[in-house]
Amino acid sequence: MAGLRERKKLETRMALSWAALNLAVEGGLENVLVEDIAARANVSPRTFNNYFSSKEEAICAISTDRIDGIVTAFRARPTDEPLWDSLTAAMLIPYDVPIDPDRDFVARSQLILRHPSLQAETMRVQLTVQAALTDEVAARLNLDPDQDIYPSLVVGVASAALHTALRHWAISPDTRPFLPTLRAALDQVAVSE
Amino acid sequence: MAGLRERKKLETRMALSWAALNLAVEGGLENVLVEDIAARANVSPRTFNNYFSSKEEAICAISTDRIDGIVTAFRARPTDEPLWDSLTAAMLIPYDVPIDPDRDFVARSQLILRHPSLQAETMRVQLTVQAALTDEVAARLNLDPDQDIYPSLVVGVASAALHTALRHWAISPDTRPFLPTLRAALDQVAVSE
DNA sequence: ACGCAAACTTGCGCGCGACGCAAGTTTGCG
DNA sequence: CGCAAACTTGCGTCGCGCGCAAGTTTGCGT
Repeated sequence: MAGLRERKKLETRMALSWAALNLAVEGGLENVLVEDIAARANVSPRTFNNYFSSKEEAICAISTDRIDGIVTAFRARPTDEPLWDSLTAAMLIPYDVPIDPDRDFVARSQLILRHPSLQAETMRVQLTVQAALTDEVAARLNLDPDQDIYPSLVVGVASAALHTALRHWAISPDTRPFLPTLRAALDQVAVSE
Repeated sequence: MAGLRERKKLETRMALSWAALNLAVEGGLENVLVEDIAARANVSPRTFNNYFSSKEEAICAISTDRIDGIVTAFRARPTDEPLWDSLTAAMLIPYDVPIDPDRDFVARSQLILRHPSLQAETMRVQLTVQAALTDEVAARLNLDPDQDIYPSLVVGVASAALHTALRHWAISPDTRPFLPTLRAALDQVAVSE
């Protein structure tokens, strides 16, 4: 369970992220001040900037943490598994949670979709993760990612599927679970090895 | 050739964009001040913000204009052409220029690749274009883009290929022309109709 | 149990940026 | 040639990002 220090840090981080999200949902992103976020999380404005360097980053934190999880999940896959299966699994895992910690997954997703600045923030993280994933894929295939475009292409396509599925799921009014949507999207664009 | 007014506006816009790019290449993005950009373009700092709302936007202007061209190019394709062929053509066209107006295509690309904030800006535009393209594709296929995920998926994958090709081309030290790289990438990820 | 070093929080201050506003200047149409 | 619309500019305001240094909390070693 890590030390008290770590736990408190995570708690503050989450409090700030939730505060930012709720304020944005309530009053519109453009009216959210860093000052208000800090106030709602019971820390000083200065402390906010020790955790996040923009409100966009704070709002997207949960989403981006999940994206970060993809790399970890991929590393955990058996190396003899077909590549696309590994990618699919790695992408599904972070979104396969008991709903509990993230009741507002929907609210957050929709908010992000509506605001270019939040989308850009998400993409920023996604690009970082893509780079890391690309290296992993290249390593598994014994390719040089700077030499051979294939690893980055595969990762790029898979990421596009993820992003598209997320968008589509958040927009569509039906309440189908997200996982099948994501899986279907990944199946549909599968790149041959 | 449009009126003098229009031409002057375009000229100012380009001057600002080039000034921003050159300053960034010379001194590093983080040391570029809006004030300096305006100075180099012979306008007031306030005027800069009449054209762009950030230095990132100014630097990426040329790149994003090109991306914008994709939608126009797609609309110009015959509607009975296979979808993926139309997409491929639409993406190739804006990058098929006589080199002339954009001798620093390379410098700009590499600068963008090195800076998350510039990538985010590019992605912001790309997402807008993807949305527009998705509507076009959906219209051609007689599908509702909110109902059917296929149009956004196809566009997402094609965009990923474009982005990946651009990145790969800008990183790789060889001086192969960009078009074949892009075409190869698009071929490799082609999504069946 | 205690104390000290490292980590974290906070207030202050600075420089930059985005933008509304209103006055001055340029453009182009009738 | 004159006038309305469009564009430029300076000013002022507000918010943000972050370096710095002082104060507070945590946890480890003895």
